[in-house]
Amino acid sequence: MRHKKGISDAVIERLPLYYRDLLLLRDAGIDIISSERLGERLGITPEQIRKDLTCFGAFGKKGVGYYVSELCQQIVEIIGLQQHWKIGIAGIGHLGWALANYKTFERLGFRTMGLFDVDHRIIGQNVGGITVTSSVDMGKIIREQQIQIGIITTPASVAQQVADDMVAAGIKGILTFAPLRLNVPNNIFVFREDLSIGLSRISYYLTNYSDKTDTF
Amino acid sequence: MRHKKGISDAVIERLPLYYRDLLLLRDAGIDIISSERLGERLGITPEQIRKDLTCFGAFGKKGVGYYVSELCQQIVEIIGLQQHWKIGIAGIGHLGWALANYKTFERLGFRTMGLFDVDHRIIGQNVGGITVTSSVDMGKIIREQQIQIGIITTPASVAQQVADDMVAAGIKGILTFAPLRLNVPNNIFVFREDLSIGLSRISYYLTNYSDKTDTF
DNA sequence: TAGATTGTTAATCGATTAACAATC
DNA sequence: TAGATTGTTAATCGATTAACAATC
Repeated sequence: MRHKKGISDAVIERLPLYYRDLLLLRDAGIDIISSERLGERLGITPEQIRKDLTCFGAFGKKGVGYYVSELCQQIVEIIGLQQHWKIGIAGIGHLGWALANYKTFERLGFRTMGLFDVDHRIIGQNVGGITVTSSVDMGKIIREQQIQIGIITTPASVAQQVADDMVAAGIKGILTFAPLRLNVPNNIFVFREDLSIGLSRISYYLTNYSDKTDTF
Repeated sequence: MRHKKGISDAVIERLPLYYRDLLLLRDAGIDIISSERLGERLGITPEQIRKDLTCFGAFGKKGVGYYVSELCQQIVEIIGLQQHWKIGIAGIGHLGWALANYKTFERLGFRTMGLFDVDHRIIGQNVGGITVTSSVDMGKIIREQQIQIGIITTPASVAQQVADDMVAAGIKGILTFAPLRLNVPNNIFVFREDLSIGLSRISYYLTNYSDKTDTF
């Protein structure tokens, strides 16, 4: 399999969509799927799907389609999910709690190994099978458990400090929900998830295209 | 202010970022900001910011920059946030709970007017000042409170039914966290928020560019 | 006036779509 | 073989970047 550098991020964002739907197809006992039918299910053009996949190799059979199980395995290797990344979550408010119990993470092979908070009412509680630890011990546990990816769901005011601590403990990638730009060494991958952008987009489209039938 | 049709979605996604940072600047008592400095703060090029804004008008002063308060107000009107959209959340698990208490939503002018669940242990509880109602009464409350935007944080298995009920009750826009394609009339705006894509992207980049310093 | 910064036009870059030859 | 569907190349479309004239 090719691992060409310089694959567009747009492609990388679509791969998990393909993968998750392929898992559903596999569970449903479907062996073969065409780009046409997969595209219908996902609302993506078949050309787009074929183009995305050929960034990494030729996984289909001409005149037939894609073998579901085979393609699952290929995408697992492309995304790197066979590694079963270990994750730690800092900030066990409701969002952190939700993520700690998020079944899709497990399904994708992510393993939650540490939950951290500063609130003594939360420390010691069992959340999704893991005991919440004091943030003071976060670095120690990240090192012990060899956690590679950190999720930050703390208030924005402490997010930078948490990121610094995670980086110091050896974390390589961070997914943050705090609405601010984190300062990290440039060998660390940071992605920001912004829950308010979606609502803002809806507001924009409702305001400016309010009768959709007229414009589409 | 111009409201040109056909503005790119990429632009629409950046507007809330500008807006939120402008609010911070305003709170800090800063009156004027250049695209250069705003770009530094956000990690966006100044050219990009200027280009985005000129889709809607000429809000800056040449040789000076942008007046923070004025630009805030302009963006509020572009996104349509002056409307104070009323929102309802279906599925008050931890994610729904987190969103019901999400301060950024309030800050942007969204008003949570209804919380709905099927679980009798949750119905009747006060979450962020709102009493959780049975999903059975969702349609009635959406109509009574004139809720315009729905957020779906239910399990995927019931998300379509919830969406159908929301649409039947007159909701115009839906933000869904369920990892599946919702079927709705095409005059309804649906945006999907996918919490697992961020982790998958991190997995991809850690796998394929593991020593970032070599490649960037 | 001189320096700074916008708004706009042109150039570049990249991503999506279309078309079709290859082949199962 | 005939029909179907991929993989790939070419064409189009759109978004970002660069350059600079306008002007505060």
